[in-house]
Amino acid sequence: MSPQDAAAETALTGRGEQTRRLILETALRLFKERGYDETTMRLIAETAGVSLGNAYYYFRSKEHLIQAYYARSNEEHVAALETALGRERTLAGRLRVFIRTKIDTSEAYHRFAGQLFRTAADPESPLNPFSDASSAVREAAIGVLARVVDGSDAKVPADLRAELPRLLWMWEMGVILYWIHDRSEGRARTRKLADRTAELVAKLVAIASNPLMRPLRKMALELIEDVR
Amino acid sequence: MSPQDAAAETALTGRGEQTRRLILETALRLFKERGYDETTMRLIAETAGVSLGNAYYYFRSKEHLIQAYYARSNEEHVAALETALGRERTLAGRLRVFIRTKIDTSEAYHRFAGQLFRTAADPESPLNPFSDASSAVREAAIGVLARVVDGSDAKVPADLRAELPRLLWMWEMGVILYWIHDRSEGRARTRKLADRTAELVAKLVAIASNPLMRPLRKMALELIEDVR
DNA sequence: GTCTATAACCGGATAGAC
DNA sequence: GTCTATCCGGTTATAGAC
Repeated sequence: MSPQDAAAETALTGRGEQTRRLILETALRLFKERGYDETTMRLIAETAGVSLGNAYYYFRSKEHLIQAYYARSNEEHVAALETALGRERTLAGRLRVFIRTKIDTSEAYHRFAGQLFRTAADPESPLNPFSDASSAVREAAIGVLARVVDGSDAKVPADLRAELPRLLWMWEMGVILYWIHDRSEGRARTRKLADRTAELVAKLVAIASNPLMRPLRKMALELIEDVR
Repeated sequence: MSPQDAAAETALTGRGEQTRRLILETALRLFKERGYDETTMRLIAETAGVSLGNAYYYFRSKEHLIQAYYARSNEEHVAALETALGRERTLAGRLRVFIRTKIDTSEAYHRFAGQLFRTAADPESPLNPFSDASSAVREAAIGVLARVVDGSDAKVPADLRAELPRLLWMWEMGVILYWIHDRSEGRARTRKLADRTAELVAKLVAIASNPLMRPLRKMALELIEDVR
């Protein structure tokens, strides 16, 4: 069993676990401070006080250090979301809170995320959000959206309700894509996009839930299922 | 004036133009045959029979060789589209032809496109389809879509008509994103997605063109304008 | 001023000794 | 489990040839 696999398990006590944590925390700090490209593996090793080879012993590649970022970013988002959601019950309101907290908790990593995205976009990369390797993180994020929908007072037909979290996840990915490219002060443009698409999406859900829209809705949902 | 700039101009006759072409054709061939990562700058230079330094004299970086791919891919698509469009007049039909020819003409570059996408996803990269540097290629592609719409018999209100080509370009990007990740035989899944979203998009355009949808349409169009 | 070649540098990744 | 020595490929510096 490689240390990479072992890390996925319990052990905070393991022999090398100390070293592993040290390397990981050092890397995340440097990524945040200096960005991805500027943080070389040599620098991470040096700063952590271990050898280059040793860093590679614990992390198969530089990319593997990023998995930790995903997980951490998700945790921070969920925590912020729980408190911010309060007793908001409209779908539009809940979606707005969801996407705003996502933007807020990601802000510190904006620069890093841009460079990261380059790697994540590679279809061969396990970091790519559509990959099998990312399915755990992806399904977790979709699960969060399912709770956002289920906690709302929106009346959504069962067929749409089943697919809606996945569709909303794609909306989230779209907003993130925009955010990554957003150079505006305080990410103002992304915030505008986020708020207004949250409203728009809620309206579309309402329209799509109308019985008159059933044929079109069926067509779209079948397509999604087929193509997934 | 650097040779990179000069190349953008007329000269097929210039003294180094021969060398430039040779390097470019060699690179495109190798990219297609072996993929992007496997085609090293050293290999390109060697295969073309020039020195490594010489290759860098003509192309500032490996990425710059890709600009040529964009242009070529577009040319091939437009050519195929013109003949395939025939006298198709329905919007759904024209969109289907558009997207099918795109998939067909891109197929030879599938592997290459995946690796390319990694670089293109970087917000800092001039290759990124949303960047200023790509605006010429992007606007050309949007122009093609405007012709696809204008040649159809669909009745589209002026406000939507103005934005539609840009929206369709985003649809195209989405399909390409899916295509890049598509490992299915003969890219069957992308073809299904393409055909069926073409139909769906045409239906959505019809619905959005309905006077009853005017408020929602306005809302969406204003959002797009604000956020562009 | 136009072009070509050689020798480096730098950072991700690996091999293998201890 | 940790290290040192190396490889490999993108990129740059630079010396000069035509």
